[in-house]
Amino acid sequence: MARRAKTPAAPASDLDARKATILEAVVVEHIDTAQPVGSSSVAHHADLGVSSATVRSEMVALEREGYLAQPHTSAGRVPTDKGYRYFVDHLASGVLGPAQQFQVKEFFSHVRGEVEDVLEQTSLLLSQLTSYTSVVVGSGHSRASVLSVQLVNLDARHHLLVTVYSDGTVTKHSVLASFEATHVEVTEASRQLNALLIGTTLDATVQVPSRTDTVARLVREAVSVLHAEAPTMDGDQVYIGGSSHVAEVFEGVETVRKVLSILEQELLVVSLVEDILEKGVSVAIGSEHGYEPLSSCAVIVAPVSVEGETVGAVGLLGPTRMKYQEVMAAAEAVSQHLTHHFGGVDRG
Amino acid sequence: MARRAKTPAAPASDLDARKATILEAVVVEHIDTAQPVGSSSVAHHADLGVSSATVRSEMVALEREGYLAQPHTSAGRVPTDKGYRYFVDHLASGVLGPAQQFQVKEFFSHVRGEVEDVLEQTSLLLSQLTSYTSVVVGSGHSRASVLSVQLVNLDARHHLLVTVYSDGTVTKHSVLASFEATHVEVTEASRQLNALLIGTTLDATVQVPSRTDTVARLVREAVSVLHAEAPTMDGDQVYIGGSSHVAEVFEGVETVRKVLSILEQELLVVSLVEDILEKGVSVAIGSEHGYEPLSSCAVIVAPVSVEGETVGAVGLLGPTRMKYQEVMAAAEAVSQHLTHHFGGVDRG
DNA sequence: TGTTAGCACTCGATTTTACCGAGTGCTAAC
DNA sequence: GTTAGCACTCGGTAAAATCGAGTGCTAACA
Repeated sequence: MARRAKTPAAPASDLDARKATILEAVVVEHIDTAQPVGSSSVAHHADLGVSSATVRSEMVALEREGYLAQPHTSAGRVPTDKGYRYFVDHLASGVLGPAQQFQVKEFFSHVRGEVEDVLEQTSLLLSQLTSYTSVVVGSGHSRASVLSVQLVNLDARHHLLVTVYSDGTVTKHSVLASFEATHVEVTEASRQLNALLIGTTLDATVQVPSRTDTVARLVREAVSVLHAEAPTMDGDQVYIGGSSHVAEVFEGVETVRKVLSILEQELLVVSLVEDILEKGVSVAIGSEHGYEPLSSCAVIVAPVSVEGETVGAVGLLGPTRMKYQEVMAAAEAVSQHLTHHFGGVDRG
Repeated sequence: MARRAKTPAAPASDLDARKATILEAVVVEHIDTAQPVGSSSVAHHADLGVSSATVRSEMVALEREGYLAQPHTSAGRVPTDKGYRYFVDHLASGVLGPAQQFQVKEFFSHVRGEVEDVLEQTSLLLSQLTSYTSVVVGSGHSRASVLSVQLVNLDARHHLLVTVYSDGTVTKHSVLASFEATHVEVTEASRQLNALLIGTTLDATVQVPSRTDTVARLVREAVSVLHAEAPTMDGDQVYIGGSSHVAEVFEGVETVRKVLSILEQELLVVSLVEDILEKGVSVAIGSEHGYEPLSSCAVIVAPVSVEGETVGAVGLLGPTRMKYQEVMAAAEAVSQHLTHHFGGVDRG
């Protein structure tokens, strides 16, 4: 089941025009009303000159093939995950409304400041734009090289190691030494650290001095603290916007709780988004992403890249019956603006 | 109404022993069951040797005085905000269960790392401990002095200003110059900035050089960027833990949405907590805190101080019928451990 | 062969009714 | 001041009745 995402457009999954239209009508109406959709309603709205009886027989076919489901006899049909999948792959195409377009342009012509701030505000923009919960991920400095290191002493034993990377990120690490060091020694250690680390990446090994004087010990201490972080893959930034929308768009306390509790775990959110990106898909529906607690969710992602390399992503999370067209358009637009923003103007 | 918080123990608000006991019984049971509490149940559980009829007449008195309310005739009583207020001021006293005590001790004997990380993890601890949503606030570096400034150039025009403060916080600001600067000039500017700013606080004015050479212009640019932040009172850190609990402990989608949407606005949360602290109260019930959307909430706060000065706070947010005793005990314990942690051991 | 009108049937949702009983307020007796 | 007794209220629950949207099927039709 979860495999399907790998082949978004399965070869044999083509429906004839009428079935497709019917499926589309069902999806659209169900997204709008959250109710099962009946044959007569479809016959009426989708204007294929055909009666409800015909629609009905097509619907049993669609149900047999797994695109639709019936909550119970004598109710209308509801799209399955497969139905939504077909919808987004073949049918959904939307452009951003003019008001939204304006809002996005407005936003990006006015934002400035640190990358972090831009990303955070972008997540707010996205959630406002769509009324769903947004996720903005900025990938960490795993491949960035060190531009500058500085050891600052707070007191004789406590020092702060501040590192600046070529991508403009800054980290700090406290270094607690078992020995005391003078201001001069710390300054010297700082100088040596610079010489040692500038231009390297976190995963590179460096030659630390083996001497036993205070400065050398400080340097060793600092390097080890810094490198201790590398394996944790830390540095990814996550910004979640509009989590209150979760309470609106999902029904059932338990679902809301589950989703919120996922959103709390930032690492998990990052890997969710990265997983989806990796699969080369822009939408993960229901169980496709493999996170069971999110089985009633759809996640839409769009990468943000600079110079061909993916440096982040924007995502939107909603119920499987979300407004795919609007939301995909919004994600697309924002990711492009972001790409442009970081590629062209500021480096913050 | 909202004024009452200023005088937690109003002079005339003393109830005789029996009324107090009855009120307590009602509060305790209602917190436990979320149901209106009837006279017979009180008569049974609170063992004042008295019949339900007597309790009943006392309850009408308590209702007349505003401590209890009746959802409708022929239902039991429910505490009002005033009732809860009396409860927390006069009756609630709780100690942490041994298991929780152990968990807290365990936690603080193992945490290490940057202040930010400790605070974030503390918020998780608190929410686990109590099953409510926690808020941990670390006050910003408004009064901290500058320990070190460094200007790092990303390219000819983009520079990064990294500032380290005496409280161990680090900020970065991007400086986008309208002119190009060489590496040497940036280094020199960095040196001059250090000379200029070390030891000052953000609100102090400094003598910037009025020369028009590149270095001086860089220095001026950097100083202005840095000081531009001061008025925004930025730098407060907020960590919110267990927001998924909101979906459990509040009833009604609308309430959940409101609360979540408040929690999204970090600035608002900070001022909420600070307001409450300022009033010298540790619990704000219902409308006491003056934030209308949180009128069905109670907020418990406990300050964290180092050397007599308040440097932060921990808070817990739940429904007015929350488990005050446990939660107050937890907040108390954690805030003390935090105080001790920052006062004694590490400076991060 | 595909389409359609007609029709009996299903079954969840809604409304109605009846009823129960927890809890109250009141009163009279202790 | 306390209590037993009692009539009364009224929300909650359950059973019954009803409704109607929607189905599946069939037979006629183009």
